[in-house]
Amino acid sequence: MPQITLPDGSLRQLPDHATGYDLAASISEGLARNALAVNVNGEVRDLTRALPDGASVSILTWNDPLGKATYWHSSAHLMAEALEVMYPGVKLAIGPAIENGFYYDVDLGEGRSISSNDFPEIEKKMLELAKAKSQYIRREVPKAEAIAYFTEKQDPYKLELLENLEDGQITFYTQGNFTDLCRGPHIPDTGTIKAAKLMNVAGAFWRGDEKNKQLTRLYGITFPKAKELAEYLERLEEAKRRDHRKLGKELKLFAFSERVGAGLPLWLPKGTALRERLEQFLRKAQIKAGYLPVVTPHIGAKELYVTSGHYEKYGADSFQPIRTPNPGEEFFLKPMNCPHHCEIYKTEPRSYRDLPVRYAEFGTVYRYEQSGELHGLTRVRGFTQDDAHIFCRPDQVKEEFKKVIDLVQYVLKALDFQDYTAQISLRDPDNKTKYIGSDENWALAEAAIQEAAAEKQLTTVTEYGEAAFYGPKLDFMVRDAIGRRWQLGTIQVDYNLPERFELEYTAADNSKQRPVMIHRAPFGSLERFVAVLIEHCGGNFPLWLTPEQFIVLPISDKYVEYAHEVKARLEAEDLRGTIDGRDERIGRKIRDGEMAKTPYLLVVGEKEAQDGIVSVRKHGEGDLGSMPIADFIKSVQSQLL
RNA sequence: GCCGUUUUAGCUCAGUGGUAGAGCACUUCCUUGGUAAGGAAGAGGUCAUGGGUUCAAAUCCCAUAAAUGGCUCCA
Repeated sequence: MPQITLPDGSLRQLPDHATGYDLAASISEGLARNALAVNVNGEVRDLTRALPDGASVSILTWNDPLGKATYWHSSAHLMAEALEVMYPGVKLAIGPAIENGFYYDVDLGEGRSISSNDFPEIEKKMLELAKAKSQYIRREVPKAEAIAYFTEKQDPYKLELLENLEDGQITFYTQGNFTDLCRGPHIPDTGTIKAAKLMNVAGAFWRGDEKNKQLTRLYGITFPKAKELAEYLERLEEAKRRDHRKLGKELKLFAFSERVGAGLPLWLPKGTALRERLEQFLRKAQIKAGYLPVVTPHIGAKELYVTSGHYEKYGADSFQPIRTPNPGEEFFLKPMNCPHHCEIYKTEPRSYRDLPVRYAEFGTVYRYEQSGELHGLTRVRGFTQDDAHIFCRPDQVKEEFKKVIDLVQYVLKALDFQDYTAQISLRDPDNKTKYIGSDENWALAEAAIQEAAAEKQLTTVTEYGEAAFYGPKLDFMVRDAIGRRWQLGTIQVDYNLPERFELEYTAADNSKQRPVMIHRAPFGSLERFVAVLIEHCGGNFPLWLTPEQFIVLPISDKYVEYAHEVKARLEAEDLRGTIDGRDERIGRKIRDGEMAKTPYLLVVGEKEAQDGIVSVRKHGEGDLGSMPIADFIKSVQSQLL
């Protein structure tokens, strides 16, 4: 009689050999119907497997991320089954679940390809197969048998995967006429897959290595209800409407020119207004937090990057050196600001009493990203980091980290990013040799980061092996208004550059000590941050940030003079906006103002001019009626606080 | 960098072997108007660039560039 523990802590006795399904059925009929898999002591398993005595068990449904992942993984098998029917001889590589749906990498063989025109047929076949309610049957298979099966099937990819598996660990899953090498787990049967959509076809390298053969990767997604698919597609449409590349053009924020060069954004007046406001905002917060603004040149001598180590690592794959009339003299566009800031640190001898020093710079840097990497403003070749470097004693790392966390949270809050977690990236504990710096310092810094995050009550995820070779880091993973995740504020500890630049301070005992360097960028880069912000707010920027807060719309040219009066009154109160003095009807001016997402449209005509009032229309809310100019100013200012 | 797709007027796009189109934007004129597009006329294009095939190329082929969906990468 196995006894298991449920998530609420309660105990339950089950008959011998009871399965996850039996457990679900013993709780409620509905749960049994909706159960997809079962979580046994943290391991997701098939519902059909017997539960071990004493286990902690939770039933996974569509509402659990792990339940969804199982569902989508099973859907990948279903798609593979459909592909085998429609493209006989297709070779299958791997087919995992991903954040939204699943993919399967397949080798169609010479001369065959799949395009989006083929998707509807594949979807149809998937749903047809799903209707059969085929069970996913798990079977443990001896290695020799597995090899024999895939040799017979002539599938080189599965055979390669099998090489790395040990006998006794190999399982097959079969549904309908399709059998796949798979660790599982899977949902009970295909009957719950009611809606299927292939999203995309792309090339992908076998095992992610660009030296390997390129396979066809088919992305798909499935749902238990057709309605959920429709909602998902609607969310994608919304993401398209918010795309910063589209809005950036429509709102005249930035542009690209082939003649200027790929990945080199041109900031238009409105985009510049937005960006400069963001800069001012952060500059002010940083000065309050004890940062010292510095400015450094856009280029640096080759020697600077030989010292920093970047020349060796990136020199050949980056923008090539700038030469001068002096033979042998070479300068590089700066790919980061740290080396310059190290040299600023070195301009005077430092005492332990002077630390920490915090140098901040909105530094424009250039990196030759591979042509295929460029993407709107999120991945460019010239961008401005909201960079700063904190030079501190090892015992100050935690305190400085906490202060940076405060600053990042202040920034995120001001821009209405509510939902975020912190990802802490530490050393791979099994492979410490690939990191620079002493064990002692690493332990200190890793502990400092974890404690700082805990004391700031951040929700954290810890990733081992994700640290940079020169130090551990913490990144803010931010969820935007439509649920997408972005990596925004980043804080990194660095032991490498202080070493390479031989940075020192004099300790209390008069010994020379090496400071720790902390890199941090709350925005990351202005370019990327503006892109994320555009998509987060769909182009409706916060009032304090928006390039144009109001447009005054005179009903006819008789009231243009009064419009200027209104504008002057508002500008005197530090509000910013323009006048639409075109020879157009008011309906047209309102439409254009709304399309530009201007927060306030101020209609002025005969009544307004006579009484010294404005008729206010707010974006998204419509006509608010008329009010004295002073009242309007007050109401706007109350929102800016 | 790799695989696929795309590139036609300022913007969004139609045109698929027989010498280029629409809507919006722009210019001019009419209109002086009250909360999401007033009317008319006009101007604007080496069809990304360079080769090739053809009597004839925006259209077919090749190369290059840029954009784009992925992959790989991201100091």
